[in-house]
Amino acid sequence: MRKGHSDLSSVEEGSRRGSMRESCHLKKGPWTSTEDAILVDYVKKHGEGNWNAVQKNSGLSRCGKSCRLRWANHLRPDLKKGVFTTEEERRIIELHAKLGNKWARMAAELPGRTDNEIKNYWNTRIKRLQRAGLPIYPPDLCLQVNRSQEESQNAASLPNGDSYASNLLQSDAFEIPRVEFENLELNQGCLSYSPMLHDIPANTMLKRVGSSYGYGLMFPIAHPTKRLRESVSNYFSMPNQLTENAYRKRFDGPFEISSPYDSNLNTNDQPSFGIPPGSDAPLNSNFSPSEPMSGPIKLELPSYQYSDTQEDSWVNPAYPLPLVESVDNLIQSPSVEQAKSDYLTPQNSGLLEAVLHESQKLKTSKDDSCQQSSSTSVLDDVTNFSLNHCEMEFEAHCDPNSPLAHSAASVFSEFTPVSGSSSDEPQFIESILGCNAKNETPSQMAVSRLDDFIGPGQFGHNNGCVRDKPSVTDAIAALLGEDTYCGY
DNA sequence: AAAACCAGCAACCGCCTTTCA
DNA sequence: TTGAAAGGCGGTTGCTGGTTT
Repeated sequence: MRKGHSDLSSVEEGSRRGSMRESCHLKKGPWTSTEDAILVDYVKKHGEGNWNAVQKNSGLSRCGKSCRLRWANHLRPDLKKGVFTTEEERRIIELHAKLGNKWARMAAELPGRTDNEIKNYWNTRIKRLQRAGLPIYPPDLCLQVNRSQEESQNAASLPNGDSYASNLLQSDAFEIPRVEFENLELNQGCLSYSPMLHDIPANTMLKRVGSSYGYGLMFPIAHPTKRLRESVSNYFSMPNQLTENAYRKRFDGPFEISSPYDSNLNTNDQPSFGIPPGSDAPLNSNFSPSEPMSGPIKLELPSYQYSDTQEDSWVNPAYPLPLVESVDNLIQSPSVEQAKSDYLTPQNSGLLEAVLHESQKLKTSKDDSCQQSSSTSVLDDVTNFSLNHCEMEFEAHCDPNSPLAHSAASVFSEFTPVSGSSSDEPQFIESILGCNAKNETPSQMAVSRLDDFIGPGQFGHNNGCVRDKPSVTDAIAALLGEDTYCGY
């Protein structure tokens, strides 16, 4: 333990951060060793609990809550001090996958550790991983969760839902309301590995767009100007002891393989990205409770969120799709409309979905006047759909009231050359968009990459259908640096 | 050497639940 | 039954000290 606040000897120092509450004269701020001694003595005599009586009976000028916290987090004799062991870290990761931010329950599983300790550890870890552009959970755990989820689903007739958790972790079963994680982003898992995005064939991308599979296209950014103090390999002091390279290598394959459309589909044994279907935890979702996404930012091109109604399809498509799908198949397939309805169902109550749903409603009313004829190709339909969503997401990003605006701000802060002088930036953008930043404007780059994904000419300039949606191009351009848009 | 950045940590805040009179 | 008090919990803030630029 570093120099503790309790080492402070004077009341003045102790109250440096806090201030005496004028009304009741209860001290705040760091505890002094004297106060600690008083509290320990009191608990020895009277036992834990009734914390408000401490002040009355011992003369300690601390509120009951503060006493309880101090005792629980620092003075309890059974506390285990020091850094977390590898086993403890592994356990925390497992428990978080299982419980989410239930620090107290996690602490109950880790003797000698406090919820505050675990919470601090986790939040620090999250920040590191975000910066590194790595998923929150190691692939081993994702795989475990996947498998356990399958087993859980297969054993749906069991009287309670704990089989999943117990199978996963071979530990005590908890009942975790599924709703706990329903609003979490689902596509973060792709974040770290999107350098491979440009390797995804355009037709595959198109098929993905036309499906309800939740492939969020996101770009990992470990900000080039930000350093990582520790080796990334330290973040996963799991039994596998994956180094960063090993970790990425391990993921590189599955990223492509795990596409339900790829020919070498081999789903069951591959770690999946993002959240395993129906997982109770935000696996690899990149959230931070205390700060906007600062490391990896998300730049979502047409992104279909994972649908509650198609959990199985995330990793294990219940209905195997043709490995090579022709446009004709797409025409006959209801997948596009199905995807729309699935995606936009209000039952998808996630925040992003909710925003997009509202946006889609507005969009629908706007587009009534320019309905495409029935002869519109499915390709156009798919493209429109994807672009609509791109546009919708961008609109949401530009809405200062939108929660997505926050990440948009991150996008701008990361991408725009406002900061100006970093020589890393062109190279950085280049690495992300896979093109020469020196020769293309950001909007050109974006369109270029979208052409790669959707198909040449489908996006942007030549396609009449898309020309009806010039705002998408504008939006992307603005998103990537034209600072006249949305006030940037 | 100084400034900036960052990780780690302790503690507070506010909300919610539980307990009890 | 109800309202106040106590306790529990998760989120957040702010400080310290180490590291990097």
